Amino acid sequence: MAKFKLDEIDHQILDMLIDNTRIPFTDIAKKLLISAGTVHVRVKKMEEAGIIRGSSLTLDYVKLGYSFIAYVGIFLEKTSQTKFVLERINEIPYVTVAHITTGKFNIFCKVRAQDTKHAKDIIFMIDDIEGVSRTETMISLEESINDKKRLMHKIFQEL
Amino acid sequence: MAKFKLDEIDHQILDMLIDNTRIPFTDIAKKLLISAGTVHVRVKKMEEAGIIRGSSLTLDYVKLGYSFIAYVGIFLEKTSQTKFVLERINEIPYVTVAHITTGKFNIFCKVRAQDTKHAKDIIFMIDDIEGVSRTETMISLEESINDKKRLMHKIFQEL
DNA sequence: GGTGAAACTTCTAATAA
DNA sequence: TTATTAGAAGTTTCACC
Repeated sequence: MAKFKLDEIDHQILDMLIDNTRIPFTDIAKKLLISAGTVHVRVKKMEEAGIIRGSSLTLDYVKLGYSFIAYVGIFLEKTSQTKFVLERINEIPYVTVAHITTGKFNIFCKVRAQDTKHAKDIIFMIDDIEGVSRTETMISLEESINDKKRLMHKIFQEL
Repeated sequence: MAKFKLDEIDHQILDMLIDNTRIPFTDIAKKLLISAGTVHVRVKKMEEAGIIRGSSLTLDYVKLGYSFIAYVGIFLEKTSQTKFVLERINEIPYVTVAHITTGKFNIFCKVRAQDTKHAKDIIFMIDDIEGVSRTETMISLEESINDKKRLMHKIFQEL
């Protein structure tokens, strides 16, 4: 996969859009002393290149009733079942990310639930998937999301 | 924290914005057979209520050069150091999420790096934080992000 | 709560530099 | 590559349901 070359202007456009995707292109243009048309063209290019995959809302899941987060490590009976189990896991909506991992677990996933009872139901759901031998759960007492997304695309260039 | 009550219209507005934050309110209005003004007012209310915390771009980190993901479990010398260590960890931009957890580890975090060498540097950085006794790393061979965000705010109401 | 229309702002594509 | 421009489109407010 070829790395896409972004110049300083692209980075600054990304920075502003990462903070707020609905910021008017004219505002971006003003700050960067370029025209709104230029912003438009550059964003379009980054979209076409696949750098920008889309945009989404950041919702407050706690306010929506999901205050429980756990990570679940999954042991499989056979490694060959990985793909099958991963597919079943991805069907559970409360599983927000799943990884095939090296080391202790075969699969590792993040679960977002409403409360402990709800979490228990989800974990039992995972346990019940054919091929899963057992699971190990880690409960999050506090989550702190790193707001350095803005740096990620920048620092890379510097290294 | 009081749960905010969303009605069916709110849910549908969220659904569309989750897929694409830049979709015109007039488009949303047309689909839901309401006026654009109503969409505007409802979105504003959800923003004020904190349900919508913001919006952000979904970037392709692999295309930006970050193809390495690992989870790092951290053991502390003393639990009382948790807050201090968490703060140091959150200063590392490549750490995208950090959790205080129950069970095996004291802190658990996700690291996004460019390659194994870069990941090693980051893990050493974590190891070097005062109070960290040792770490355990799990390397992700494949990440599958669950695209059920759209369901999360809905299913809750149904339960 | 919602609407519809007016006033205002922004977008976008084409053209020109 | 960037700037300008103008018509199209979107947003936001407000008087009125």
